[in-house]
Amino acid sequence: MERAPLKERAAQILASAETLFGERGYDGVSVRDVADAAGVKKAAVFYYFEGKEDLLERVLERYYTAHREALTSAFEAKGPLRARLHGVIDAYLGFMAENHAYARLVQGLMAQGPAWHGHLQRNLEPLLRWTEEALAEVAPDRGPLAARHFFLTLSGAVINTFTYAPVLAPMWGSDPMSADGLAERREHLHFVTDALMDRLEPRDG
Amino acid sequence: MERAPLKERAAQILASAETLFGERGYDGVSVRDVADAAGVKKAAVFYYFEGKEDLLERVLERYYTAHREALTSAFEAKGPLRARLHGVIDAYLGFMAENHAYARLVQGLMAQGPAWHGHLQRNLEPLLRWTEEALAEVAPDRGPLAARHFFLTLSGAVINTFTYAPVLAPMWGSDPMSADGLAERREHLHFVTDALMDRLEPRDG
DNA sequence: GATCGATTTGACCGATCGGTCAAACCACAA
DNA sequence: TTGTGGTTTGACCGATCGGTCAAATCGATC
Repeated sequence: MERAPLKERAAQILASAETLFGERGYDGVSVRDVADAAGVKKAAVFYYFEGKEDLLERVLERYYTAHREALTSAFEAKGPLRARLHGVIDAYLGFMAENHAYARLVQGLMAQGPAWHGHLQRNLEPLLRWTEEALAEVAPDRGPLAARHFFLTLSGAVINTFTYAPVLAPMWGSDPMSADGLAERREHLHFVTDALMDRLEPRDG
Repeated sequence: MERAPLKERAAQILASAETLFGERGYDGVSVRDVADAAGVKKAAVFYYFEGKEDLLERVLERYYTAHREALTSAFEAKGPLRARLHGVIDAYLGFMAENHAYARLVQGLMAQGPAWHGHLQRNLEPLLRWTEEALAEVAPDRGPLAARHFFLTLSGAVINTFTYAPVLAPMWGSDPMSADGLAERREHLHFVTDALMDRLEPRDG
């Protein structure tokens, strides 16, 4: 392997880890696998990172910041509530479309014991708070119409688009992850948010 | 370990596998772990089952039949569409509440490479078909309002209730998995289906 | 060409994995 | 008492895991 500066090589390894963790899950990928995909020997991974856990933490950290950056502007936009929500849905969907691996990786970590739950909480909390702020005008702060329920319902509807896609694909008719498929899904989610808003704020918002 | 008839001992092992796979995921559990939890030595697991994969297949098979049985009657019920949908939501939620491990296990398998996708498809397909039949009166068979989108959205809203619960719990206020928490979630999901139906069938259905 | 620090690597470690197997064990019938 | 067949077990296997380390290799500097 020819030489390469520290940052570049680390980025190669990180990118390979990102892809593989997303495809096969944390436990399903060995350090050897990551090294092979990056065109590097296994020991080099331990030269650039403290270990496999460190590798996953860096991958998650990258995702977290990208995830939050993608949603910040959408949440802070002005205008009527419905338009803002559509913007958030679009930003969420767009980010996931460009980071296929992320949704699958996070779902895998959730289903895999409490070891990483704290990590995931720190990422989810600001999204929940933003949703609560955005819906403060129309949703009560407790009960079945509280903002947190809509957060769980809508984020699930977005994320599951990507986690279920490879399983549903054979019976979906068309490819649910294609550009057309995602555009259709986007329209569906707009319909859902509009339907919910119709019931939450009987007059136009 | 004292003697026990074949069926009984196999059921013990299966029950332990069920719990552990749900808590830590398939890859996160060793055959040794399952044996220990069942109060049996590791070799006994291989006496009653062909291997670890066979163990998971039996667990999934049990779940599949239970899952389908729980939803069959709800889907086949008579009455207005909204009431039928509420019934399906309740049955779905009730089944998951009594089988915490199932949702987490399935999500984990989805996020873990295509090895088990075929298996999961065979379970998901009848649910999708039932949803398509149930919504045939109000939903077109293509486009963003097709039944398959509502299937993905609503099943995601139900399942994520359980997979996200342990992660969201600290910021949820109350325990989302308690009886009260689930009742509240149930009301929320009824609200969501009603909101969707309001838009799908402008007149009462 | 010698030196030096950063990078790369092959060899190696102990632990654990899924799986095998022959021996031991036990209830029961002859 | 001696079989006998179903059950349980400890010991063992090869493979793979995450991780370590000293030696080899390289680019730049003098």
